[in-house]
Amino acid sequence: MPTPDRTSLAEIVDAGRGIVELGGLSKLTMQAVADRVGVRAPSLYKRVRDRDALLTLVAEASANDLADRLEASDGSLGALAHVYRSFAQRHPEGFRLMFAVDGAEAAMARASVPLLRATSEIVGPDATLDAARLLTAWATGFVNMELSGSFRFDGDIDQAFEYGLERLVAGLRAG
Amino acid sequence: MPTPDRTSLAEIVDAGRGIVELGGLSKLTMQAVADRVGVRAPSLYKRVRDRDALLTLVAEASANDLADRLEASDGSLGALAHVYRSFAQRHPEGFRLMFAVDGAEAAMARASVPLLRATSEIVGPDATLDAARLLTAWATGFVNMELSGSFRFDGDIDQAFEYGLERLVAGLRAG
DNA sequence: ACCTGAACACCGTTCAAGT
DNA sequence: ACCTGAACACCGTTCAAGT
Repeated sequence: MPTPDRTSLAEIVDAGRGIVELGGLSKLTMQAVADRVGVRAPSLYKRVRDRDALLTLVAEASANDLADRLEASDGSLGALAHVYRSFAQRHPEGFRLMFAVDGAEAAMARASVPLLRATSEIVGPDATLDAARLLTAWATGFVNMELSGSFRFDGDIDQAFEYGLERLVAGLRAG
Repeated sequence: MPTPDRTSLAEIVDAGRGIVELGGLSKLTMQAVADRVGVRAPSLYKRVRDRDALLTLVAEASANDLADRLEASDGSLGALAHVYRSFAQRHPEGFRLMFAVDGAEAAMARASVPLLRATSEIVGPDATLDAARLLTAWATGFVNMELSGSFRFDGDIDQAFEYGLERLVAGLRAG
């Protein structure tokens, strides 16, 4: 006798995203997810292999979300950088998870397409990959340090971001 | 009747560093540390408040280690960047922990002194902080992406690092 | 076919009792 | 003064038994 489904994979991943954004990775327990979707913890294993697989799914959902917003921008380097940073500020835990977890590479690759397009216009085809790595590394490092409070409180962080973006573009054009 | 000490805080922190470097953060359990220093897990709480405090101590030890090596370099921007990257490659888990943990700020500040000195020579006093943040963000982001395998395998990663360093210096000088 | 309670291994942490 | 066994709460995961 079949039982009607009491939840779904999408609902579970959504619950995971909500919990992690609310309380950080350590609050993302199978029990917490089960509570939120109205089921007992063992039932989750019907849809998800284990907690690690759930983390990967949450990271992938974040990466796809980010990719959508980057694609919806005007595609300029400045726009991409600002969308990237504001996504990280709005979804700090999902953003962190994208880099902390293995298996989200495909979704991350999607997010880098608009960047490759923008950099190739500035530096030409030969340096596109190196330039994109320079920009991603900077933006990712900057935002991660901002999120983790590494910047302390002295100085204007918005201004530091604009300064970095400006000097980077200058450096790329000088090449 | 006093009992002779069977371990010490330094030994515990060292054990923590060894374990985390060997098997990642998830293997750094109180039990594993206790086993390594030859004591039962509850005894660790005589020297360390809890696991989080131990993580902070491990992160601080890493940051001080890094600061020592940066200070021992010739102080040029290129030397600092290469020392930074090679430290991360040799102690990937300790490096990650420095940014993942709260409370290691003082030790991290020590590590940034040589960088501030080098950048102020290039961009002058007004832009020193912004420029140092640009460089740290880039180097940290680059190395983290390298460690987490975000760069995939296409392209030459060493060359991408040199390219980034060169373009950054060009951008700073153009200011 | 999905859901559950019960169970197991493991972990962080506390504490009374030992020396 | 440090160390320990015992205990507790919590977590991930498995599985036989329910519907």
